[in-house]
Amino acid sequence: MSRFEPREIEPKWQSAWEEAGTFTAVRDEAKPKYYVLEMFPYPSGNLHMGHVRNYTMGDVVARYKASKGFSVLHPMGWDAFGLPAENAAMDKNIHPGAWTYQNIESMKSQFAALGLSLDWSREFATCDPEYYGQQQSMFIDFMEKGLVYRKNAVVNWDPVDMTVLANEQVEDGKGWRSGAPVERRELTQWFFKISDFSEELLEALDGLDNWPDKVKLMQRNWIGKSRGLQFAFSTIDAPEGFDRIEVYTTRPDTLNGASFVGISPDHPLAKALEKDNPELAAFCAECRKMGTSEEEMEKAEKKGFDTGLRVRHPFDTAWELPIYVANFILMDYGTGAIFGCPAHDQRDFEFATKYDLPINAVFTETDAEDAPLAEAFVPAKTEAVKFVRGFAGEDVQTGEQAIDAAVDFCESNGIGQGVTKFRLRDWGLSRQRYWGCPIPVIHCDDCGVVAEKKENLPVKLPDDVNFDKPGNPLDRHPTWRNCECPKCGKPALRETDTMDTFVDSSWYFARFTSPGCATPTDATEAEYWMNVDQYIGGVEHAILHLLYSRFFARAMQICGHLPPKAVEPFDALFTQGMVTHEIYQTRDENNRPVYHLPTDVEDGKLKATGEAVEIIPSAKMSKSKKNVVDPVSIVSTYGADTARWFVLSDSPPERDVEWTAAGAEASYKHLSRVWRVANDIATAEGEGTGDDDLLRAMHKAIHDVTMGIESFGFNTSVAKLYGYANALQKSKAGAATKRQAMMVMAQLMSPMTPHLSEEIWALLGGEGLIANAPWPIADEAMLVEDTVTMPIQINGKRKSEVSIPKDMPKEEVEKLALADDAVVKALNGGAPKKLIVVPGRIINVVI
RNA sequence: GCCCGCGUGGUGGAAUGGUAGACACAGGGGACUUAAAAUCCCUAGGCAGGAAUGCCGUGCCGGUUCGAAUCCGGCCGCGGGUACCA
Repeated sequence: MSRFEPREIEPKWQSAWEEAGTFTAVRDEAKPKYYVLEMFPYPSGNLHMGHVRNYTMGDVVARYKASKGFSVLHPMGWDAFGLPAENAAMDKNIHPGAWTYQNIESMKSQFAALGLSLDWSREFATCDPEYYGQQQSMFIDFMEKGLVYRKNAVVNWDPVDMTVLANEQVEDGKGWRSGAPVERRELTQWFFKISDFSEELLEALDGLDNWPDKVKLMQRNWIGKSRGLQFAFSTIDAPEGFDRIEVYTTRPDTLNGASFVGISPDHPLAKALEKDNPELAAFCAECRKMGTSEEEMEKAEKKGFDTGLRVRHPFDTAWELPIYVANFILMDYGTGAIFGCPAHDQRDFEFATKYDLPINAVFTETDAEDAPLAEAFVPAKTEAVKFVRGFAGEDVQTGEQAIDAAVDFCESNGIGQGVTKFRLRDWGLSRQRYWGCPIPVIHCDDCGVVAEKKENLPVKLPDDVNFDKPGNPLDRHPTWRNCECPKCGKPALRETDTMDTFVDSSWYFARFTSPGCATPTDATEAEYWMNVDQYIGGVEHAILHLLYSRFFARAMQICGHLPPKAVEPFDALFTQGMVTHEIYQTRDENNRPVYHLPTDVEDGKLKATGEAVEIIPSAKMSKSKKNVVDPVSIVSTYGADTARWFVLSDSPPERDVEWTAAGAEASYKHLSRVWRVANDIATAEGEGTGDDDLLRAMHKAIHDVTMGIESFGFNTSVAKLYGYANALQKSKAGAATKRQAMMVMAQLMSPMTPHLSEEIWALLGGEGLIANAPWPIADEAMLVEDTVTMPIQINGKRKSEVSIPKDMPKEEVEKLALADDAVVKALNGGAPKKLIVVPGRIINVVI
């Protein structure tokens, strides 16, 4: 008998599929289509276990759906723009494009070895001018439809490297390379008007029945629709033009608990006051040293500066409140000014305690007295509370009722207006970097900002750039900026900002439907292939990537690039868990962290130098932390089928998995065993016993494995296949039955271990490729059990069991249960308090 | 900080209101073998016990229910996101 040799059989079947064009997607109007897509990878150069897991899952779905008679589209491409290529350019003196395309080539060969059912004829990289040219064309369409605009926004500025930093490049408020304290700098930037779609993006979530609830919830919270009151405090002796301060609050019912007004350091009033107040100016400067990330802002110690100015409370002109400039108030949200109610907001509470401001409860628990608070009292808005400083509505009411009553009161008394606001901000897409899609606009002294002519697209990146100093090479390129104004023909300058890489990944799924098309999409192809029936990717993309893609689908539809049905481009979403791994870290001479690949570490020490590494517990595998594992070695040792089987077994797909080398061996052993059993069966002859049992096991396996795949429970499908393999191996059934059972096993395994399955299929005389064979169907009649074992509980604890015919009437089951030895003993002659019989499941005797 | 998840034997996990630990890994014992590898068989949550069996047990505390890993409330720990990592 031949050995199980993945190295021989895997390339053989990969060639067979390629020659037959098995995975080339064909638009066939006679067949139902199925578009399965995994989030495309960043071409780091190395496939890691997260990729293997992600793409194997998609492959299982793609192969399964093909065998169910669908015309399957399963494409692959590269999310190829981004920071790492520029970092490589600086570190290794290699052009970002060369680095990226080299990585694509090497990753593609690693992909090939996995035997994925991908249609490579549709491959593209987002850094291909053919792709980003179409993106530029759409940007111009978006401009025409008013979906793009410019405004000022702050960035992290490294004053030493003279460059803009990503949030990731800021460590402890310092630039990662220069170590210089980062400053906030305001630049004119490009924005997409995603906020025009806030309401729609929110409401449409309700229709996404096949998205995980957690993702929809995260998006809902991110969009952050709130109803509140906008009103103005009148100021006392404020500089000219600041007679009033507009504030927005979601808790107008707590107005009588107000003890201060807070404004952002970027608020116009703060800017006006700091001119004549050096101390305030110093405070604002301090605030502006903070990075731009929300996380950093919120985690920082809450600080304020008393401007000395006062406002009058809208209900009582004698009641004055101080105005503080506070570091935790965002200019981007609401009006950049708030009133603080320390009794019912923990952040305000801490602020008031620190600056010795009054803390007056507006409401208490319904049965509590109005006593001093040790912390803010923040009940759910749906909970009824007793108002002790209320001004509208009942004394006892819920927060929701009180807010509505407060808004009504303020509106009818001319104090303010009820307004709806969204937390979602417009999408800033400008990046001051080289390796991205150039924004196709031109700055003309006479005509202003003008879109490039479409016939001049793509606006290609220049190749002759260098990275010997930080900053944007496009900015300092000697000639690239020079061009003619598309409107008046005079000399003008190109925009040097490039686009956020999220733009690239917001429409690639649409491009896959017609990747060579001279327009962004082809209407016929998009109509046939859209939407993505199953999208699979990491939960880390739950908000930004998916929200941006939903926006893009709408914008593309407005511009005629997608059919109306594609406004929600992903019918079903599955978020796989991450593959995690320990991080190995040392420190450089400046005490900054240096990360090391697992392959460079042995027994907690660097192989090269013996230096001890600090081990940081499991975290998401990331290129920057270098805690990645190379699956190529597993594939070359055990074969792709083993790697695929391994990543599908054990861990539920949605859960994180810690990568471990143990288990690959076990997967290999199992596949070898299946191979051996198949070979035994291939040469077996004659009759046997227990054919019916084996057939029942077969139909059960068909049913269970199919259910597992349908419900994304691949690990349970694998477990059922282990059980079925055990049953088949032990079976004494006749040769014909065993052959049939083994061929079904090969089919059930084929989405997971396609090479081995083809080999067994061919060995046992299967017709054609197993990849083209129709999925087996379970015979329902073979799934029914005649008798069932019912556990008997006494007071909810299992004490006994009884075997009964499946359809025994409830009364007889009750009789049998009461006659059970354990029950008789426990009852001790008495009668049960209650007797619960759940047919087919359980009997519970309550004593 | 805020939003969203997750937590079950030595390990990965199964069970999503009904027999907790399926299926595997590592472990222990045995068969085959001159021996080893490979393979096959048995065993296996913890504690007590010779066994029958009993008690405990799904991060912690409390609640709902005839019955809770599962539902609810409060904590603890870990992870993801936090708008320029992708």
